Formats: sequence, C-alpha cells, structure tokens
Amino acid sequence: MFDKKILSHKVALEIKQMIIDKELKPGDKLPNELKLCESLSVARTTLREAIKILVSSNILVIRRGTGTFVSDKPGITKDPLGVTFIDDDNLLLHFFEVRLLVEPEMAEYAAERRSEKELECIEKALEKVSELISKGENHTEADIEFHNEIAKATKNPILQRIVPVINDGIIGGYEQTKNNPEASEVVLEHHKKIFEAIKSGDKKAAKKYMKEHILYGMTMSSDTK
Amino acid sequence: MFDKKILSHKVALEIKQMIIDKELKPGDKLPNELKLCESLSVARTTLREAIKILVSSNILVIRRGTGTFVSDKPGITKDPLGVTFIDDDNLLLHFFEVRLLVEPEMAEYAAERRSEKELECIEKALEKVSELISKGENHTEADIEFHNEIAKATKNPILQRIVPVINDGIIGGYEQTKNNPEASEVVLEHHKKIFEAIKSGDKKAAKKYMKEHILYGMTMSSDTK
DNA sequence: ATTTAGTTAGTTGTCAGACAACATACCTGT
DNA sequence: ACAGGTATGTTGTCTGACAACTAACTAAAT
Repeated sequence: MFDKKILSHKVALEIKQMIIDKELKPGDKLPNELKLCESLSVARTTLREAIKILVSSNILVIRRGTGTFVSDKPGITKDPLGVTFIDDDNLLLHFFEVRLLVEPEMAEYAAERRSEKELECIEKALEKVSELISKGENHTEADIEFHNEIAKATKNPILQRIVPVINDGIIGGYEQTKNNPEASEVVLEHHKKIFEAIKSGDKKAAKKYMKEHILYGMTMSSDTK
Repeated sequence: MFDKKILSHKVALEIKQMIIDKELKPGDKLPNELKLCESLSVARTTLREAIKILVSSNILVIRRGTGTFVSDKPGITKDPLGVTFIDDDNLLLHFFEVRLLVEPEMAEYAAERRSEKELECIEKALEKVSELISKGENHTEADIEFHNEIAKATKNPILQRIVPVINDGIIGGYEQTKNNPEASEVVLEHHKKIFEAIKSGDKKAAKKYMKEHILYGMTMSSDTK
C-alpha cells in the first residue's frame, strides 16, 4: 500500500505500530508533535505528513490546540465509496436498491448465527428506537444502529463494514420521516417482527420481514420526494 | 467533511475545484508545487498537506521526481472498508459470502437493464479472459473486470462502487487458481453462460448461473487453503 | 548505427527554526 | 461565586534551503 522509500510513509507505519504496542485505545492522546519528532528522529514536516496519512485513514483525529488522538472507529473512513462524487438524481433510490439486495439475506444469516449476546444488543437497539419514538425525537440513528447490530450478528466482518456505509448513505439522503408518527409506528412494528424472527431462529421470516421493512422505507422516501 | 478554518483543507477544495474548472482528466499533470504555491498564495508546507489529503482520497497521485497527476479513478480509495484492519482467519470466506449475497441479484438487474453498449463491454471482458486463458497467463484481473462490467450494466452507481471493493478484497486473498487450467476452463464456461443469460434478458438464468459461478469459486478457494 | 554511461534539468521529499492561531485551565479582580 | 484576562500547551502556517529521485538528453564506447 505504501512506498517504503518515502520516510513519511514509514513513519506512518511506525506510529500505527506504536499505537498497537503501547495498547493505545480509541480516544487516547498521542505525545505532541515535538516529542514524536524526537522519538522518531524526523523533522516535524515529515511527522505531520505521516499523521495526515493516518488521519485520512481515520486512524487518528486531530484537535487543533489540544492534541492528536486515536480515532474512535479506526480504519473506517467517512465516505469510503466516494459517494460525494456520484452525480445521480436517484441516488437515494439506488441506495435502497442495494439495501434491499443485502439486508434480507443478512437477516437470514443473523437468524441462523446470532449468539445470545448479539440478540441482546439487537433488542437493546430496538428498545432505544422505541424510546425515542415515544418521546417524539429523531430516531434515525438508532434505527440504523438496529440494522448494524443485525449485521454484527452475521459474524461476517465484511458485512459489518458494508452495511453501515450503505445506511449512512441513506441518512444523508433524507430526514423527512423523522417526525412522521404514523411511519414511526410502522417501522417499530417491522423491527419487532424482525427481532422476533431472529430470536426464534426463523430464517425465512427474518428475510421476509426485513424485505417488507426496506420496501416500506423505499416507498416512504420516494413519496416525500 | 472538512474544517473550513484550516487553510490546507480550503486549499484542498480549491485544487479539487481547479481540476473541475480546467477540465483536467485522469492522468493529467498538475503544475509543480512551486507554481501552485504561488497561484494559490500559500506556503509549500500547506500546499503539500492539501495535496496529501487529495492523495488519500485518491483524487491525486504523486510520482516522485516527476510530478503530481490526477488519479485514474478519482474518489475511490484503495481499501475503503479498512479490510487491512480486520483480523479474521476466514476473511476470504466472508468475502465470498458477501459476493454470493450481492452478485446473483446484480446479474438479475443487469439482465433486465443492460443497454447494447454495456452488453458489448461485458462481451469484451469475456473475450479478454478467454484470450488470457488460452495464453496460459494470469486472468484474475480480467476476471474481475467481467464482474465489474456487469455491475455497470445494473446502472446502479452504488453497486458499481461496492462490487469492485469486494472483488479487490478477494484478489488480495488468493492467487492460487491462476495457473489451474481445469478451473480456468470451468470459469470461462460460467462466464459464457452468464453472458448469454444477460444478453437474452433471462433474469432467472443470470441469477442462477452467477450463483453457481461464485459457489464454484468458493469451493476452489477453500480447497486450496 | 546501437548501446551504454554520464550529465543535467525538473520535480517531489526532508530538514530546520520561527511565528500564528487556537483550546484549555488557571488566576485574579470584582 | 463569577467574569474576564492570562499563561501554557498544542496544532497550523510560513520561509528557505538542501537531498533524493526521475526522465530526457548527450557523448563516448562498441
């Protein structure tokens, strides 16, 4: 991935290794730039370029005037598919299409493989959505968390990374349904059905309900457009 | 995405805009750093940090001693899902699983929506694979190109970006089948069947053959492991 | 005439040191 | 107790120089 002849790239790898060796957790603070320069024996320019590399891989986060920190979700970039470069009027529809393609089968896997612990996480996400709806607050993020938890239950790390990307894309696309009480109730019912199916290990039901759920979201978003 | 208070970020956006305004195409050369500093009125340090940002978004490519160029596939990063951070022994299997989930339905869409032009591109990729096999050369990349062309035929930009990511992940996982004449012939037959199905618009057949194709690849890779 | 080695010009990479801009915590006067 | 200023630590930017690399050109050797 990197050119080992270029010092700043080597330094980036060293810093990465340092994070692992010193067991720095997400949120931990790195030594300041001057100290890092000294301990790595490079100029500040070089060090900063190395840091820049790690920032754009979302391994580090810089807070100006404060310090440089290990990122919360290392390795996962903001817009990994470069969606901002896509010029398409029906982008949201395309996102839903992919979702429709991935998530029903994903639910099937989840129903088959979920552990008790993962089931708890899904239920927790479900309750969070329910809570926010009853308060009348925006539940979009919690809604997506529900789907992400199901992705985790598949035990497939690739799915676990792809699903959030797709769902984040959908978030960007619309904010309409957040204050629609009717739709919120329907969504909640869907979630409950999906959860019950995964809980009882009913693969077919999980797939079916997930499909219905996404199709519903699809019609809702196209209506409001 | 960017903090507008930070100059290097603003400069990154300006360069991005400059590429659009001056209609610089992939592969075109940018002015050298000194000239860019002058025209943008910033120090070289700042300019370089801006360029670094655009490099890690894969908008620019630097060739040391030569110059800085517009990237071939702007906006699409190398390892967008941060797969290098995944620690999992069955990573390749997981990739195949996702592929199995996405590509059969993708083939279905392609059979339904493909234009004549896209059909030609798929056929071209097919011939390329055939050619390489008859020469006994490595056809992995051409093989993937075939799948990518099918993704394009779905006319779904999200799929067009996700599919290459998954397939690149698989490339990284194995290089075994490249000199296996038997397997190569089977793969070619699969491709032909898939192509014919997409050509005739037979959705179900396209889905079915793609599924078989991927399952075959799956068994091949797990055998050699 | 072709190849090979050296030279040169152009470009990115790294170094060093200084000052600017910003964030936080502390301190001081009210 | 509170508000505002201040001190300190941090990242951001500037300047100017030199090092390392690439590609094209030139000239010598075969």
